[in-house]
Amino acid sequence: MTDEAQSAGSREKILEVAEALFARRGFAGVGLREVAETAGLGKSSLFHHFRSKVQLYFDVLGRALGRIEARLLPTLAGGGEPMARLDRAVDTMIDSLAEQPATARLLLRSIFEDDDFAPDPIPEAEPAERALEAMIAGLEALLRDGVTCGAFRPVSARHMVQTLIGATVYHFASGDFGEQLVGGSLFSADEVRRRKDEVKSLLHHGLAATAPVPTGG
Amino acid sequence: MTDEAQSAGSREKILEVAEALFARRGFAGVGLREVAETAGLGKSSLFHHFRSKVQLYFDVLGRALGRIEARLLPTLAGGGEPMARLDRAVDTMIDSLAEQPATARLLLRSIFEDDDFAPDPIPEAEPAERALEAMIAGLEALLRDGVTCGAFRPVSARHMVQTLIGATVYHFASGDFGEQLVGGSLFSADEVRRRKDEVKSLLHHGLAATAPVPTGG
DNA sequence: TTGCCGACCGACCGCTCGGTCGGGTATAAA
DNA sequence: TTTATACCCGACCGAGCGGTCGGTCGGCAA
Repeated sequence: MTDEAQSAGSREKILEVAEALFARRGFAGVGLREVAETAGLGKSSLFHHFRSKVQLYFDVLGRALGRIEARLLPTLAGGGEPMARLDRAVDTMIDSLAEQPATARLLLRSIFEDDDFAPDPIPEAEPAERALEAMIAGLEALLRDGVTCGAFRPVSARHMVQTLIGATVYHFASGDFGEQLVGGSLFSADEVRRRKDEVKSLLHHGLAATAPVPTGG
Repeated sequence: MTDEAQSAGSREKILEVAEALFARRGFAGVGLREVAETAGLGKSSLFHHFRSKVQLYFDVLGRALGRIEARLLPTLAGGGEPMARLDRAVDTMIDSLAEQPATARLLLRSIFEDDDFAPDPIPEAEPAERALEAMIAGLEALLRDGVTCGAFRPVSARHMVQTLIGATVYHFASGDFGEQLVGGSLFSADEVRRRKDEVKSLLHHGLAATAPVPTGG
């Protein structure tokens, strides 16, 4: 019996299984019957907890973004040299994405699927959007600070944010392809540590203002 | 009248519109009725040119990958110093993705949606998979060569390939989100050149073996 | 005991999905 | 003229979609 799970936290259970399913197959690829069945409920019961499929999707998305935001913003707000702060931010981002294997793919898909809903503003999406914007703004500010105070090379903060997202979110969203590429689970403790080291060392060498420039072409 | 387009290249027309639609909304999010209508045909006519929706999808995917492969493999096969070869590879990848705005998103989505079809081997996917593997193998070999000959830091070639994909494919797949972040079209000539410069300078500083290591933690 | 309420359900609705089928039309070889 | 072929179409199918509806059940307060 799973009585306690059913009576106490049906809403949480739905969010959990929906997160995994939306991450794996996307908004259009998941049916509410499957969500309900996986959660151990009838389909009608979903509508008792969520107004619509769109509402469920954005609640799932906002919940995932909120989890990361709650860890990343304090990290960004902490003091220290820009490079040390960036290191901590990378560690936090990668930890957050690695601990919940569905999250990275859900987030990356959401970047695409937002265009889908594009015609209307979609009020349900606002909490998720605000969390995302806060994190992006924090990362951008950190990079800009590092450049203006001379700790970083004069890179474009915006482009570097894109590169950071690619190096973290994309990596942990790459699924079977990524696992075939690196030759093992992306989410094992070893591989997660390895990813952190690779990203941070690339930033140490590639972003710091100290090194001379050996441009040949 | 669009007679010439209909009689001559209906198959090409279908592939074109399907590529744009699959890129924008994914496999599950696109209906064959919409593909047919956009192509100016009846839905039944699609089945004259393609055996099934899956076949159409993988033909679209293989065509896109083939376009890039045809440009990237010669680039990788050319001679020169590892860093110069890598520069050319980045230029080619970014040019290929920038010239066809739908391609990056199609490819990134395909990494996710492959898991969808996972249960069976899916014979239709083989041409696309072989093109992808050839490009990955080429990039990996280039990076490994650079490390063993001392031109690059001792990075993980596999992880660096992931980072390269993130810096190129993800960037040009990021759609509205990316445009809001960089503050303009990702595909304008200026922004494309900017992206190339940012990526290559990050690699020049971050991958070259010359600079000393200021590791603090 | 009565009445209410949150949680849940099966049956159903209108609609769209991928795919099939039989047939129509134009060109060109025989 | 007949036959073959390439191309295209409207009508249709079973299945599944998101969402609604009426109703059941157990707990809880008066």
